Amino acid sequence: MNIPTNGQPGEVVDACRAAELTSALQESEAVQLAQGFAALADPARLRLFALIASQPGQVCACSLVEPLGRSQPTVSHHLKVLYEAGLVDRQRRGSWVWYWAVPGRLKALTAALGPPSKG
Amino acid sequence: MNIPTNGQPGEVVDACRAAELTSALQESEAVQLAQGFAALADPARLRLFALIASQPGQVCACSLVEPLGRSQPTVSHHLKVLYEAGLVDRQRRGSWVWYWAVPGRLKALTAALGPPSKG
DNA sequence: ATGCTATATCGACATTCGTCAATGTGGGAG
DNA sequence: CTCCCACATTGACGAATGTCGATATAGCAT
Repeated sequence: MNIPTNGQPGEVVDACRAAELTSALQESEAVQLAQGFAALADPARLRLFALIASQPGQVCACSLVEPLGRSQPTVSHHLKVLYEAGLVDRQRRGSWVWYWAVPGRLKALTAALGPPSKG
Repeated sequence: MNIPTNGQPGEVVDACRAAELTSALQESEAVQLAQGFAALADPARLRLFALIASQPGQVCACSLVEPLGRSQPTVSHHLKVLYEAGLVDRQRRGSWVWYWAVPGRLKALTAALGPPSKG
């Protein structure tokens, strides 16, 4: 490769002559962030999170199995992933476990990728 | 399972007696959304996207291989994933391909998960 | 045409992931 | 204690994923 310039939208660049880019994200930081996004990278977990976040209060885990259309162990597994990603919190009351969305956690993920104007 | 109520934060609920939840996200919609998040669920792609989004203009693909520390085919593969997820766009000029972040696409992903207040 | 360069695709590999049935755990009721 | 229920864990399976080397494609220059 040659040395590229930053190709501004109107700038016609026939060759590649810019300076090297310094990565905006360290690998270690990227690994942690990616785990957060990975928690939302599955349809079952997305619907699970949407179910929990759409409720004003807390949601009993027992009420999540049927609307998801997956087995109880699968739902339990996905809830654990969401919990360990910090996207939801939970509390045991008696035999039941209640879940709720952690406020601001979703926005924090995208905020780490730069200013909101940047797609 | 019994019929649970919505457990409000202060509400003491010993039993589970709420009505069934209707899923806020359809499975088909969740699949498409999950693909978007999956594009950001890998450290290499996250750093790739951050590199592209942090630049004011466009970025030549050739300048992304070295800071990422992966082989050229691997970088090409990840760029394709980001492109197909709609997170970046690209344009070929001569031998080089220039990339830039699609404005608003990242915010659109989280916006589909409910009001911004919902974490 | 040939040669060089930037990027994309292919093939193969180890690893991770989503899912389920079966089983384990732990709390409440009797 | 025993029984039942909600939830978690285990083990296994097929499927998807990230990575690379090798190869193919496409554009420019000569």
